[in-house]
Amino acid sequence: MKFSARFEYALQALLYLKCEPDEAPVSGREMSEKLNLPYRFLEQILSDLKKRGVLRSIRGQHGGYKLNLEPEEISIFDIYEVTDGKFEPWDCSTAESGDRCGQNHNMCVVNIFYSDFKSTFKSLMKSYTLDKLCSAAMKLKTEAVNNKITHAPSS
Amino acid sequence: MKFSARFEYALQALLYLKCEPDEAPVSGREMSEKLNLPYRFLEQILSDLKKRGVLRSIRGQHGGYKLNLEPEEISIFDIYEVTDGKFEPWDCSTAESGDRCGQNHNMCVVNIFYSDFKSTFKSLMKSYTLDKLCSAAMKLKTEAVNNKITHAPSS
DNA sequence: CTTAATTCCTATTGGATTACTATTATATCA
DNA sequence: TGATATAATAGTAATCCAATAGGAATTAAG
Repeated sequence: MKFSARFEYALQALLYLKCEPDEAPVSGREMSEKLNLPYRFLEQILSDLKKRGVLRSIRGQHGGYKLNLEPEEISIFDIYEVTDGKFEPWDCSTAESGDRCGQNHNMCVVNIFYSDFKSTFKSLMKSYTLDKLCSAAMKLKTEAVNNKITHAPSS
Repeated sequence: MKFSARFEYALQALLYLKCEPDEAPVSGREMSEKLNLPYRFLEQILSDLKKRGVLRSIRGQHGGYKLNLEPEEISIFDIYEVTDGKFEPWDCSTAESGDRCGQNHNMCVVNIFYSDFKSTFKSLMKSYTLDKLCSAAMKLKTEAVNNKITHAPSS
């Protein structure tokens, strides 16, 4: 029950693009250095995000990546699906997967809990957009700055 | 982002104990056969549940396991913690784990989402007790039976 | 006292997945 | 043409998970 590194890295990269927007596209190299993430691995993830239409890319010198959707259109759930595939936290959670536990899918007690779990998390993840997260981040930052000023040692 | 087999098996075993209660303790062997779970692996899980006080065990012939708590005292979250340990879906989710992402723990944007995710997860899982799940299971069963009677072919 | 049935303890294997690396190809701009 | 990018794919190393294995301790029944 852990989020994958792929997911975490994707999230960081996208936030980097949104929170520090730039006219020019941002290269994978730059992001890997600024965020301290393994370069080639990050490239794979960025490539996946591109294939799914979250990013668009410009090749060649001065190339890089840009957001392809509005930040309020990109939810954490979308990102999750790109990096980790379908959200199926349970093996026998789909009717097709057979009845290892000997019970019919709809009869399986465990699936009572599971379907609730699944829908709760979907909606939670969908409620977080890149936009919202970035605003929250900005707020954190200014609060930190104000704190520093307020509590600055008067030496 | 998947539940482990340990967790799933534990859930099934506990439901078996609750839903088909018996004066006599139930052996690991019986549960593994009835639920079609690998015997020795299940024993390990049952042993963990015992160590954490969810089950109590009787050794020797005619021994086995019994619930050590009231079914309404056992939540899915408790079971999760026994089988999977602390719920930390994020690597830098604890302040101690350092700042791989270069940000202070409280400043990390990702942790904004994370802490919300974590608390939602906890409260959802705590809201499901063994008791509730078993009632739900019983309800499913009787519904299925009624359905069969109602729709029985009148041959 | 012996035997069978059970929990208990610990070690290890096999397989799958994950995180990451490497290679090569292709595109773009100066 | 050369430097800097992305693109696509193959490979690897490490880790984790599920399951297996062997045997010790315990208990009840015969």
